[in-house]
Amino acid sequence: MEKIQHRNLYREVADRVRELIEQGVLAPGERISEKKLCEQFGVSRTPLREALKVMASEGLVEILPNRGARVTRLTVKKVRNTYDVMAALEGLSGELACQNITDEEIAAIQRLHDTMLEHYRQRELQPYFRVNQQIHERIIAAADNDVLEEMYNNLSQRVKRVRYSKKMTDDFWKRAVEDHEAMIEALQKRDGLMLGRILREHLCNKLEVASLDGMIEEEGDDELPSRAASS
Amino acid sequence: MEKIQHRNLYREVADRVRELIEQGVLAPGERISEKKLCEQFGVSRTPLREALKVMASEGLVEILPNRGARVTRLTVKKVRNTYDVMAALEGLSGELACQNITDEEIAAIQRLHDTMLEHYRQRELQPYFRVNQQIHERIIAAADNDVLEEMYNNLSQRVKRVRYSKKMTDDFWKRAVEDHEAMIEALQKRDGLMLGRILREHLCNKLEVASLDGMIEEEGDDELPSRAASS
DNA sequence: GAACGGTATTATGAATTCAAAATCAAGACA
DNA sequence: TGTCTTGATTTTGAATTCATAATACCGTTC
Repeated sequence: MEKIQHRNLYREVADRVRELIEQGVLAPGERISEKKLCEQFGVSRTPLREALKVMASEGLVEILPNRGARVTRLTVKKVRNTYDVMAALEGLSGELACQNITDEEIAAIQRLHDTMLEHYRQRELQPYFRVNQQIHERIIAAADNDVLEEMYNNLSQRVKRVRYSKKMTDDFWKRAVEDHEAMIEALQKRDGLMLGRILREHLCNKLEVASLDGMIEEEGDDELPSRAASS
Repeated sequence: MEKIQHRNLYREVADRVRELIEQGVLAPGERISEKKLCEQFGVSRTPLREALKVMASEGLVEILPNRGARVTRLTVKKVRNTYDVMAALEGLSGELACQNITDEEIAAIQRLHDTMLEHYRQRELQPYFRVNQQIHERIIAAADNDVLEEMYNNLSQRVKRVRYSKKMTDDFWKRAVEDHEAMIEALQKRDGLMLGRILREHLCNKLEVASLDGMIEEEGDDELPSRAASS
């Protein structure tokens, strides 16, 4: 059955702006022109402004009084803080998942795991990441905690812009896969504490791989320090 | 120095609506009349509607397409889920705080602790809760993680409406104070794992004292199932 | 008396309008 | 040449307006 959901316009607009930010069309620190986006989306300023305010509460944009909205600039510290919290949430999801998960759900995750292993063997980075992400989402879903899921999705959205560097060496990759093997094992044993611990440390690994090199170290209140490469 | 901050109107409005919800002036499940609130605040519908949309993303209200906003109704499950996540966040704050906290900050918390003990001895419930809350806030602040603090504040706001039952017996209270004694000890030893564990379980106790009895068990999509006791 | 239908009223969603602040662009001046 | 005014233009913030969906009211029918 199709979900004929009359979502409010501001939600649609917010989704599209999120996409633009995620794809880097709207660069970090860039001032968001309401006029331009309205024309692009074919809507008036009202729903766009509502969307921007919601996104400000989500941490994706910042609103400067009388000076409009700009895309939040990621800093090393912000990303680190976000990953720390995400790790704690993933840890909780592991504990809860082991309490609630069904055999069928474990089997489904097992299948995803096998698919992921295949991508690993073929060294297909993008498909690997995609399936990897799905596994984590399944575990979060199995935790059966809406609030947890909501918080995790929010944080996940914020750091989606972080691109992973070429430092994804065989060594890191191998270790990540080993973590996943251990996760499956903990899941099958329904060992919540174990799964929690693995998930916490697993995500920490991801941070090490993230390319924070190019990212600015600390907050800058100034205008447009780096005009970035736009060609 | 006074912070002469020209905050946007929608933020002011949101704060005031949050107060109304927290104080129960706007009851759970109650439909929010834009007109009435606008007149009350002396603003147009634009900033109010922006505020409501932000609050929807904060989980305080729900927006039904073409049917306006209503105050989110707390359910037993929602509260439990929220507490679980808060516990995880508090646990993380304990670990991080032990890494970062200074002797001065510990001393300040120690002083708050002593004040709290005095309120405990005098059986002054409200002052006790207030200082108690301050201690937790100090630990969160000491963790030096903006994202953590933001998430925690958000969740905290959602369950502020939960009232504590008369089950706050001497026994529970004594146990809570003992937890706090242990916290101080862990802080001084800078034993992050220990402090984390205490904080997690501490919150579980709080959940037991929460008066969830009167609260509806599951979500109801209908109009106004329980008109609640208003006399 | 209860259920159904149709109209009037009200409330919401989104576009438009208007006032005020910020930005931009010249031109004056050191 | 570079900095500071001053006025024009643009952009933002918030009120207002307009179209549409939901609700309330009321008469009809069974």
